[in-house]
Amino acid sequence: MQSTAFSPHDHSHCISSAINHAQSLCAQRGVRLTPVRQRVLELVWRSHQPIGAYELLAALAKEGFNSAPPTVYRALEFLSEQGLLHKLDSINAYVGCCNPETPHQGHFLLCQVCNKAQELESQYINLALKVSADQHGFEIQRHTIEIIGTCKECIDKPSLSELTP
Amino acid sequence: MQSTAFSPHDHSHCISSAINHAQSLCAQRGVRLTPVRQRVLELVWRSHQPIGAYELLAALAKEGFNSAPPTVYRALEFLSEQGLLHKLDSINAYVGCCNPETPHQGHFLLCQVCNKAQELESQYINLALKVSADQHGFEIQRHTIEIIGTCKECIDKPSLSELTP
DNA sequence: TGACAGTTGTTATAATATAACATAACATCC
DNA sequence: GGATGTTATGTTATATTATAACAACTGTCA
Repeated sequence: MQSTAFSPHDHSHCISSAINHAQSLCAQRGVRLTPVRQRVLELVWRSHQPIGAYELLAALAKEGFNSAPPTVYRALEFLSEQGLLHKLDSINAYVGCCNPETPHQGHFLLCQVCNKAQELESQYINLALKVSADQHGFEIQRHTIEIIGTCKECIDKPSLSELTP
Repeated sequence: MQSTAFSPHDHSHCISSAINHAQSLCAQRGVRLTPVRQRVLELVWRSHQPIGAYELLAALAKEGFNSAPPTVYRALEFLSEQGLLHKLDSINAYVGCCNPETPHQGHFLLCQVCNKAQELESQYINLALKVSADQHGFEIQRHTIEIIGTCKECIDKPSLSELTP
């Protein structure tokens, strides 16, 4: 099975590769990945668990960055416009995008046990959405597709309460 | 083409039928559709435009109902549990459910021009979601599926700015 | 240099949602 | 009918998420 956010992996590699990717993309597009923007992106990538705006704000504050809400919301807006992260509407949290060079709106699996998110890019889902929209003569601009449940790792791993008799 | 929230129709019929439906369902289930709960449901159904919690609160206040946030959030929670309405996470608004007897999570078309919402129940979408989840060994509990764009009526109807030279 | 665009700082506030505890209404059992 | 438990509502306060508005700074390039 392919590697996902849910399965164990060298996550520091995810972070550094995401940042490198972002740097080159921004350079290429002539937009500025300023220190606060880059730091927000790193913080978002620190785990595969989506992170809230005010959590980011607290982390920035600890590091001596300016820490008023507009700072982080502006950074999130920029990163989102550049396709470097996605917002998860069902939980008001943000997660890094693995594939920022091609603008897209992802589909997400959100695990309620480990709180990690895995982005999907399913052509089946896209097609199903398109067929439904077409049936109604509806023109799609964007979408929010979030599947909430339990990931394989958390299903397989007995919970603490099940371990203790 | 079938009738939808987007197309013109006798909406007072939608409202009264939704309320009748809700009354019999609640009776059947032995739960109480109290005055404030019923009024919230009516307000939600007043248009096919999803309505926000604080709009509901303001409407209740005008009518002499208690109007502190918990009042409306409790009613929304009850109605949601009973499958009588759905929350749209992408816009923090609530919309009546046409088919409350069978518990389900809907798929929605949201028009950004007329702000109306149409619930879909597409087996294609459900299947596509299930296939994607299965591929990852992921067990679905619920989902948020919202397609944002422009409805047929708003595409066909030239906008005001296009009408004036 | 100065003019402009873009970015950041700062203060205030809007919008959405819940915690916590008190009171009231209803149900039921004796 | 009164005691009791459960459900629903009232009330106050506060948490959480997000944006408006305007000032100041920074980089760029004519």
